[in-house]
Amino acid sequence: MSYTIGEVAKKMNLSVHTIRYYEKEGLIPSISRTKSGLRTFEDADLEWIKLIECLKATNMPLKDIKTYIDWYIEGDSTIPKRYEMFLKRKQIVENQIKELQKTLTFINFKCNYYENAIKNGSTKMKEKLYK
Amino acid sequence: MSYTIGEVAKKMNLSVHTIRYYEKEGLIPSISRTKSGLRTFEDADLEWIKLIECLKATNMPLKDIKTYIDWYIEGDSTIPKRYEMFLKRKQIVENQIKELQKTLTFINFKCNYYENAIKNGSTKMKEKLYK
DNA sequence: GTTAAAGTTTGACTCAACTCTAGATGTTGA
DNA sequence: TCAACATCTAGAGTTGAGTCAAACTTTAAC
Repeated sequence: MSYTIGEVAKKMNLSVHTIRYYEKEGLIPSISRTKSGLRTFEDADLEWIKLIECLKATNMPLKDIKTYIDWYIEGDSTIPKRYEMFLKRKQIVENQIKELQKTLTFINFKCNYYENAIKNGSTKMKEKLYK
Repeated sequence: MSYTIGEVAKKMNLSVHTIRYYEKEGLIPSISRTKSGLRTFEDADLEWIKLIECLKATNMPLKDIKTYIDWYIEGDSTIPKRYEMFLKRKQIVENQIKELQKTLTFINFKCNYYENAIKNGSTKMKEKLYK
């Protein structure tokens, strides 16, 4: 099964521009082409795109994703590096979750204040609470 | 207690440039100045900076943070809007946490594969697993 | 066979969020 | 007092991640 760039864009919810950009930046290795030059995406290419999206979701910059992909291309000798990278990412994501949970507490706090403000009438509360 | 911009930068782990930039963009309302024009930060200003950092941590763009601050300045009539905003943020953060948890599962999966790859010797496993 | 839709490339442009520079002025400790 | 350092403004430069335009080619449907 193979797809055109437009189909992939729809499937992955990206623009065709973005997909070309990712290829140009070396984030999707070896997309094959028809004789006439059109890109043909295989499921393996979609897997790469999913990986990019996944790492991007952890706020990993594209150049670091690129580094990882270069390691992959380099072959088995980079397996330890790649493993290290995922371990580090794991740490980072765990921290991000912790941070977001702290932020959520803060936001809930604000929500409660505003709820009270609205219920009790705004002027009854100290200004600073509304910040 | 009041602080210079340099002290605030250290305290908040931001550059002085960034703090001036935030002020210029209207993210920190009414920082007072000495006669000679130097900024003097009060604890209330630090609270604003903390709020900015907090909202930024949720991937909120600065221009949306600005909108919120404008509402604050506008006064009590914007309290419902501000409340709505926090409710929306709450939703967003909850989703972000969910997404990150999915990502974490994926990363753990990768970690396991690489662990096995290293343990068993790389050539014994199918290439696709190392992606 | 024509034509509209979708594909190609190169290179310029955009946008957010800083980040730095230059040249001037202000502050502080020996 | 004066050297060293911090701060000021205005404006330019950078980075990351796209996004678009122009001019052209390929493909699919009729």
